[in-house]
Amino acid sequence: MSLQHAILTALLEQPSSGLELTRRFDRSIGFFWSATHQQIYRDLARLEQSGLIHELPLPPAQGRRKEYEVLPAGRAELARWIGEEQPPRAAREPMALRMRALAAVVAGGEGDGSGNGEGDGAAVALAAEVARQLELHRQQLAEYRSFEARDLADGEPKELAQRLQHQVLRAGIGLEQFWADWLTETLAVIKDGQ
Amino acid sequence: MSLQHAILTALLEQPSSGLELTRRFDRSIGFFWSATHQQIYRDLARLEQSGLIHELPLPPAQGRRKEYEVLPAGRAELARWIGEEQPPRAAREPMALRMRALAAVVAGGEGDGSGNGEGDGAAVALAAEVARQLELHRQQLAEYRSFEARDLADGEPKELAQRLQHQVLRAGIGLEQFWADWLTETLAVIKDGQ
DNA sequence: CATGGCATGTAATCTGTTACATGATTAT
DNA sequence: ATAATCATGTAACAGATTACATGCCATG
Repeated sequence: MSLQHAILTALLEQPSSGLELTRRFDRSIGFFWSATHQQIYRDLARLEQSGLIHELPLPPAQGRRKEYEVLPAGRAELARWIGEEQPPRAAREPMALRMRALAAVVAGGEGDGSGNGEGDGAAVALAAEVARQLELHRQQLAEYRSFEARDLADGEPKELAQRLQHQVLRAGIGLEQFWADWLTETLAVIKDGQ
Repeated sequence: MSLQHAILTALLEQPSSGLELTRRFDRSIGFFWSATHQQIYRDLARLEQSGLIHELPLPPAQGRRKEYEVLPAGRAELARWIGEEQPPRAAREPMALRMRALAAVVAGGEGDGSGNGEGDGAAVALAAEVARQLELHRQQLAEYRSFEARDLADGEPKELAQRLQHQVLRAGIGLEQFWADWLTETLAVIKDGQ
């Protein structure tokens, strides 16, 4: 049920068309909740059916473009959802899983004393992939830090809304920093074993 | 395609039945890749069909229980997958999304000078939910730390497999520590706005 | 008037979730 | 005997992904 709430949030920040939402889900909103244009169009239709948003009248010169705005009922639903109890989320950490898989492969392949071809090959390939991911997280961290510098340019935020948004950004910075650190350690562990 | 690789990893560590796998996915493996018993039985059947695992012969006294073991082809597939390139994962951070939603609701609801009923109510409810999540992350952090203490009881790990597993545990510890810190800050930001 | 990009969608498939079904073993 | 639990599944549905389809409009 959460993509619809992500869309309500985005539309509350700024009324938009489906394609504009898609672009915003590739940038800011998408840093915490990604979605494709197919998902977005489907859920826009559902939100309109439920009476939570409505289409804004536009000059017909703009082709098929449809711009949506949040209705009071949509705003109320979003407010209700914000404080709803969250089930503990299903864990999905692909890199941790790969590391554990590598541990299982190197642990079980020592029967013949001739080394471990599968384990060695997997370790080399994983080291390359870890390095690639590390670079991606460093870039994302740099982008978040530049957002923070821009936001803090005119002093500490006073408004609650700004302080909340800054706290969201701090989550992004902290997570990217954590992964950059962990992947650096991880690279050392894998290379040390070669 | 990843649940099958998680199952291969679990079976490589220890041949098991579907129900035993389900229990392990509620504990250790599940910390990084969760799954229900329905998914596990379905993918066990697929893995057997693909010739990556096979059923071990068991005395018929054990009812319908079926124990599986990884075949060489399964081991090779797992080794191949370990170093495969990973698409950047779809972001899903429900708490960050809720914070951004709260920011949007409080920012837009100041038209009448009479406060902001929806925003205030949402903030109170979210503060309670943040506190609840904080407690869960603290508990998980304590559990991970006890695992680490137990693993380090007999000295620094020498084997590569053990060092890789320890590095996986460090990911869990680091993430839980990060979330505990961030949620603590977040609680202060929300309460400060009331 | 044809081409490319903008914008909105449909269809097929796969994965994940929830609810339910069924047989076998163990404990009382 | 019967109830609880172990163990393996089926069915229906919701959500996400990938590939494809269609209409509009500006430009050359």
